[in-house]
Amino acid sequence: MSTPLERRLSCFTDLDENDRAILTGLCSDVRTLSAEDDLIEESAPPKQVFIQLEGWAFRYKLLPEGKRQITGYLLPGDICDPFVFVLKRMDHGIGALSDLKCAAVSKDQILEAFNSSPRIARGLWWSSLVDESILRQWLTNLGQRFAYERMAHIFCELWLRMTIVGLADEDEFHLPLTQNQLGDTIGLTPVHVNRTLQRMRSESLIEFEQRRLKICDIDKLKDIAEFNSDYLHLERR
Amino acid sequence: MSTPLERRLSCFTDLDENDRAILTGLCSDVRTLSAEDDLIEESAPPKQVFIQLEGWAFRYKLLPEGKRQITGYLLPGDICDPFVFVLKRMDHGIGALSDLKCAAVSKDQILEAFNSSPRIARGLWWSSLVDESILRQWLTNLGQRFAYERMAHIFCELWLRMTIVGLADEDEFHLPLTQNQLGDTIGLTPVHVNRTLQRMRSESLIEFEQRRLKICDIDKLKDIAEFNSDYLHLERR
DNA sequence: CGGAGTATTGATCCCATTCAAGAACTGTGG
DNA sequence: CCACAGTTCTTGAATGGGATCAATACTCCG
Repeated sequence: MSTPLERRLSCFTDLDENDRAILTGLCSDVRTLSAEDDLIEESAPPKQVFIQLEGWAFRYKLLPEGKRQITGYLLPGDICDPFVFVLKRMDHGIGALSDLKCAAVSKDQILEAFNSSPRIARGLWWSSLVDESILRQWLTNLGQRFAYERMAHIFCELWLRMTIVGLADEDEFHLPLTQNQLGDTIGLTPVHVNRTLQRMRSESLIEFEQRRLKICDIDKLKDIAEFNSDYLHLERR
Repeated sequence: MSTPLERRLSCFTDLDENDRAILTGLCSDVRTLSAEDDLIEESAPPKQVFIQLEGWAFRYKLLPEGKRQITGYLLPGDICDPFVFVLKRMDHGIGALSDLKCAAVSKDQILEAFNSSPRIARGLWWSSLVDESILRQWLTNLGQRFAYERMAHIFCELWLRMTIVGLADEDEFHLPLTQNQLGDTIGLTPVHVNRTLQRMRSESLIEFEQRRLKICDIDKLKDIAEFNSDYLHLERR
């Protein structure tokens, strides 16, 4: 049985026993956080890197008048900015969406892992590049698509990412988001999120209750979203 | 007299003579492109990395129905995805906005530079992290702000980035964008871009003709945009 | 000079917001 | 176990930011 981190990196490269040992070593300092806790605050100096083990976290930027944009989700197996220690301060905050476990990894540990295996090194780069690619995709969704399409797209993405790390039960997965948070992700008010969800429900595309999302018609949802998974870079080179 | 690339990296770290020589070495294979040419197309395998020397390029994603989102601008001194060779295919295209000069850098050259100077290595990481940070900022602008504020923000950003590399003449700089391209950047139709520009002109915030933007009241523009340059990570560590 | 791209302007429409109020869930303490 | 408070969700009505449609200028360039 492999961990989400191993599963995720295996989407990109083959890992040997040594690599797996390195990854396990990175995940020795496990932290437990409750929903609402911050892993790191905006403007704080980055002290360590996190690897998500269980539960969800989210990246966010706050605006002066109390608005908030969620700029990314960290799912189990995600590596949170391997090289962030290069920066003086965080340009965004990262908070826990649900109770979660993550591994805190020091700069030196990252550098050591980076230097000890070329596959790990490339895996860390890959992880950063995928994060950036997801941002471009989200930007495109916000800039060019309607609410209905944007929502379809984020559901397709999260479903696929959860599937990859073995955390989706076929067409169903844990989605620990309120309608408010979903709105801050795709640039909608909670009211409109609610109406869009209802439209999807009425069209038998999804079911969403008790923090679980069931995708009833993935093909149709992908069509609506014009979802193409290339931007997640899951093919091995 | 320093190059835009040196100026830009100097925002982050001190470069010694050796570092400057390495950078000069990276820029030996200079390419000239005309406006409209693609540096690289979406889905193409990345063959090399580019360093912008003169002129502007832009990153874009195309949608099936002919819509387009511009996801970033490459100004002189910008390094275009130093580690992109890790990926199998590009998730977006990069095109020339104006006639431009860029240096084509091979994977091996990047790795050699990366290994030969820790400051260069950190500079490359920094460059990638800033690109990602800019994407988060753009996403936030698209998701949370009105047209007028979004436009003020992109103007503040581009003005500052041009200033850093020594290409702004005080409050004025070359901005080789059509209203259509500006619209594809901030998620507006050309018609609305036009109206928003006129509003800014009428309020004596800017002048914009002949592909030159003059910022008449930078403080007011920053206020409108709630512009805070932290996300560009210009402080040295 | 002609044609294509670019900028401008007006009229109308619509997607999403805002405002407001009520219902359904949480979780907590007595 | 219930009462109660605080989120979260839901629904309706009115409003508005920006899109769409359409027509007219302007600019650049071969």
